[in-house]
Amino acid sequence: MFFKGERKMFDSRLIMEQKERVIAAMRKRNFKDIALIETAAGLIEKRKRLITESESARAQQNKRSKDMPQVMKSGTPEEKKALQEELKALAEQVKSFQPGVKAVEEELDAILLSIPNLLADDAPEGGEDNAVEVKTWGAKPQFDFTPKEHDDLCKKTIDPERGAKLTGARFSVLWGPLATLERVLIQFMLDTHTRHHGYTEVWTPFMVNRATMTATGQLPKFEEDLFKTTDDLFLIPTAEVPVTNLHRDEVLREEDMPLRYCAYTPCFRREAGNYGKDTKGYIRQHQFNKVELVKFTRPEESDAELMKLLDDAEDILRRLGLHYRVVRLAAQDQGFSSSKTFDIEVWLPGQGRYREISSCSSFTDYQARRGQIRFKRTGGKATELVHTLNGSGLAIGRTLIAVVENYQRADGSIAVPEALRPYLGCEVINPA
RNA sequence: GGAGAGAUGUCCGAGUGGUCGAAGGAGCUUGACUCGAAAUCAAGUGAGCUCUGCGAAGGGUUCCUAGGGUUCGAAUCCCUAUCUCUCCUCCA
Repeated sequence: MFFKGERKMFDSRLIMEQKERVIAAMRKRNFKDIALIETAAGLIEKRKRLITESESARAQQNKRSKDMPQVMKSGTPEEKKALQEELKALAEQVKSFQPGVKAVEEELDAILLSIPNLLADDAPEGGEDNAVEVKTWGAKPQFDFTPKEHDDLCKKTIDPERGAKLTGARFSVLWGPLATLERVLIQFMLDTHTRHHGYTEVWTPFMVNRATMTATGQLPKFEEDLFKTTDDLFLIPTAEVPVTNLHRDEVLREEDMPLRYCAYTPCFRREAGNYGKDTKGYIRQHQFNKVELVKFTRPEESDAELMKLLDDAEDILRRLGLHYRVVRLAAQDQGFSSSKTFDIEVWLPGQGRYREISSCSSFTDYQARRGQIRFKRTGGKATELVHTLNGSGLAIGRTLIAVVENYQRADGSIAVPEALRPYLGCEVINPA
């Protein structure tokens, strides 16, 4: 009763059996608290010792308790009293282990929750500047004039001043054709993923509780990045959070896997630590829209499914005719829960550089362990942790920027990409 | 917001102080029957931790929403929280 078996966090077995590998991976990631691994190892040993002791005391208590009904029925008063006193002493002994076990487990759990996922062995070394280009698609569009940045092109239709009036910095209002473009991009992406890539559309809450945020890894470490309500609920920073948690504490059936979901949600991020970055334009907002792809797979297929997920996200850009490249993130640039991440970067001619428009990751069993998302093989007995994957498919605001900058014309109007014409009902929009 | 009822295994659903990890059913697995399938019959089938063992396996322990409490002993009694349902109220 005073210890639960489930360790819903970093795999303690991995620490015990492959400590050097874990430490090496954490170094590569530039994880600051390497010492925590050793501390955790010590606590795991201590916990085992305490559990062994307390369980043998409990076993003794249980054994003697079995005599109780018989003695109560036909024993002498002396026998009853003697047994009761003996059992009382045993009960006290069992209880005496409680505080120790609880303290060790709380300390251990806090540590295990704060250790990031193990990196894939082939993660490139280094940080932000060491991403490895994997592929490119298309070519940079050529202009016979100097292409402008999106905020310059859309002075009347992207309105950060009114966003600031209504809410604050990093909020924007969209007007007219750009509001429509934002809306139809959502629909275009969802339609493409559900009709052509085999995803099931889901619609989720945009606020979630602590347990949900903890399973996907946002909590406990990154609370300062989240918007929080007075009811201890959090605004989601990505649809990954509610969609991955759909199957928290569930046992899935192998024949249903892999599960592929896509969802549109707004995303809310405080952008703590990004104060100077991208202060102008529509690139970095506290609230933005995103269509997200999420998969639940068997462990052996997660790598292949990640490549397919990445390709499904890329397909949106191909259909829109937008030049992009794919990079594999280096170790120190990867998210807390991620084992392997590819970013898709779209070309922005106004800025003259590639910008992240999608991030596709495998979380291996890390989120599955934290959220106890498991599956049972057909005909098998044991349950196993699933692998979770997700990726943006795509970020809507940045797609809007990419469309505007790539399809701009000398007069400031925007040619509508072929794929969006049925949605917009026109071939040109005028954002000025 | 007011009043009441409930939360049990993959699912449904019994179970009001000890012999309950938990009846029964569904599902699933295996076998029988069948040319095959369906139907039928039989057997099996929860999870975590931990110890012993090369392993096969076996032992111990915990888990009946969560957290506290009563008791020698809790699925069962008490308190709190969360969620679900019914009625009333309110409301897009």
